[in-house]
Amino acid sequence: MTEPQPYHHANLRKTLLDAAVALIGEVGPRAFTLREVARRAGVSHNAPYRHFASKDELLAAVAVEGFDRMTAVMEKAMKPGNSPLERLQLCGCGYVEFALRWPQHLLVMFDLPVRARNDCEAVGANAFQVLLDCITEAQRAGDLAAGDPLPSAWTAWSLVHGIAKLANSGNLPLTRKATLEFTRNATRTMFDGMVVKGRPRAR
Amino acid sequence: MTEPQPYHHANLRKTLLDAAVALIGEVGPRAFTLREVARRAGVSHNAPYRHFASKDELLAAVAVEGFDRMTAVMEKAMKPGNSPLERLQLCGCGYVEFALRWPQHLLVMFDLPVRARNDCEAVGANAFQVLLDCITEAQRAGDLAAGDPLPSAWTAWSLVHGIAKLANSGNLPLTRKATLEFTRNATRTMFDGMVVKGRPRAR
DNA sequence: AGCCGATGTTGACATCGACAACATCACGAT
DNA sequence: ATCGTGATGTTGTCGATGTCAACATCGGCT
Repeated sequence: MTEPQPYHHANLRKTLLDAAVALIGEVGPRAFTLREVARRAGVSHNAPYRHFASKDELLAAVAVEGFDRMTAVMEKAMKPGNSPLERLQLCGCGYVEFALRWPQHLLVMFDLPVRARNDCEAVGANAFQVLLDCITEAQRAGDLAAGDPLPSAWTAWSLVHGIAKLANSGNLPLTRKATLEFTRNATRTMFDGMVVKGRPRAR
Repeated sequence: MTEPQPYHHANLRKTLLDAAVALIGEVGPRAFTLREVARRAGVSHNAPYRHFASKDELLAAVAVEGFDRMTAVMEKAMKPGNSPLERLQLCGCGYVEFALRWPQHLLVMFDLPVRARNDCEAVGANAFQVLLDCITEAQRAGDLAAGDPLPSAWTAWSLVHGIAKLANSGNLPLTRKATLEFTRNATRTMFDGMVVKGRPRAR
């Protein structure tokens, strides 16, 4: 009836991942404890070591999951009908939308010790590529000045990343909806400064 | 000869603060340990409790120190001779300059558990006020549209905060100097989008 | 001179991350 | 069908950590 279970526990790895995310949401990433994760999953304190070599590797797995979801949210936000500039804006809004929906993932993704980052490099590059493609599209359409797309990408990334971090740390006293509205305004303002003169601007 | 020492140790509180910042720089804020801080200060593992009620309170003190330094760096960066818009840009560059100079402080300031934030609220508000004053100045000069200065402040803050966090986490492959140059360009681009039409723009 | 509070030390306890040894189950080769 | 082998989970343990309690030490005030 049910799918074949690997062993005693039904997909313990995924259960641990979910429990870890929930725990980080409750007590923060600093107070987060491997043993408490195991407790919530109903297994012994050493069972997680069969799926993750260390606490950091569990966190790295959370980060990988986060990058995948981030890429998905951004791609879903960029409806294909829109202009390149509008798609760029929607991409940025998707970034913030992801951050608001899964704040624990964002925390782990960018506040990880450096050595665990190797596992994330590939998925992180995927996410960044979505943004880069937006920029080059807009350049090809003549909306953005030609040239190295990296500085523009970094600028846009910095803006939405800053919004995401500040909002999630409670430094922007806005509701979720107001934060997304604010993101639309902020990105529009920024693209107004980037866009080639005489071109129609973002809304 | 030497200044009067409070007791056995010459200003242990300050010594502990410096040791904590150094340790965070070496092993990261997650592996940071109260006992190792005490070890480096040459005192017993419980001496810090005479100056800080807990590990979190030590970190909160680091954050307070960080906000003070941030305010100082921004105010120093904004030379009074410049136009309001240029001062606004210099303020943002000061933010990033601070972040690059004291990355450990920035980490602690914004990745702290929420309950320790109370101590930081006052100094944090001070720093934010520097930015707010820049905005209202620029509005009074007619460079920025009149109205609630908060959205503009949040937008500018988000941009420089994003740059600071991404640079310090190694996501902007730039040297320190190139990062500051990039910050100048990014803020100029943003202000180009914010400035009222027909006004001279930032450089 | 003598006491008191501030500062630092020693000792202890629960908890944590990680390692080692052991137990339990699925599954394929014989 | 049996057996054993590897994957998965458990128990036991160790050093290290954050924090509390009890004790020691020193300076300044009466």
